Amino acid sequence: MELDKAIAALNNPVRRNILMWLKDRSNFPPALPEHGDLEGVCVQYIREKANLSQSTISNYMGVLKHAGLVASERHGQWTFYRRNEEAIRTLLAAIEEELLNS
Amino acid sequence: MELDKAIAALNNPVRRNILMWLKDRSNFPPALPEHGDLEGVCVQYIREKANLSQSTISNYMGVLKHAGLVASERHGQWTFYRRNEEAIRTLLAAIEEELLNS
DNA sequence: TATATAAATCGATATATTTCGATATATGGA
DNA sequence: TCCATATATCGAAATATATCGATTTATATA
Repeated sequence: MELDKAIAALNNPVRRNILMWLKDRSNFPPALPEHGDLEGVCVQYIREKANLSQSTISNYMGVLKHAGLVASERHGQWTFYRRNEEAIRTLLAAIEEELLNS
Repeated sequence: MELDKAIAALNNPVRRNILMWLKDRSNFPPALPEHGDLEGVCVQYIREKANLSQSTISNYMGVLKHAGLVASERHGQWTFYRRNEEAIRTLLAAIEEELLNS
């Protein structure tokens, strides 16, 4: 957990929104039938919700992924992104530790 | 509490260090006798600890102050900065809420 | 194999941030 | 009042970030 990179990833309202949206699959259109059993949301759906270009969203997902805050899984042409809950909790704990303790 | 501004303020390792240092007055040289009863640390001491220019530190303290994370009090030629513990706790709660809940 | 679609990468421009030195503004003291 | 010191502000250069459209890459399918 590189705090620096994670905080930088959070330092953008759209990326924070994406993390929030990903808490609940129902923020996005229903999964295709053949993807029903997969976790995560494809870039296209995130793009539509954020209303930014495909390249921007791909970039943002890369930033979130390099920060460890999301994980991705490729299935066919699609990349499905989902929150990394453990990393998010670890980050919160680290920020709290740094800001409050010792 | 403007989350955006507060996260931006945290998105710099020196500013985060300053917030950490300010947790404990003993991270800085002792206060002058005539300042013994004042809370906070003057810009000069913070500057020495951070080893950056005076203008940079003055700027950083302004960023932290506009984000609400520190408060300042002028006494004579000196401005004493101290943590705003309540605002820091509020910020942590807001980040946690945004990242984890609902 | 040719084509369509999803996602990633590239290159560019506009804007923001970091950091500095120089200057301006308080304030306190000789 | 004049000077020294603490801080704030200004203007600039270097670097980083946001965001785009175009291109490339991977995959699926006709």
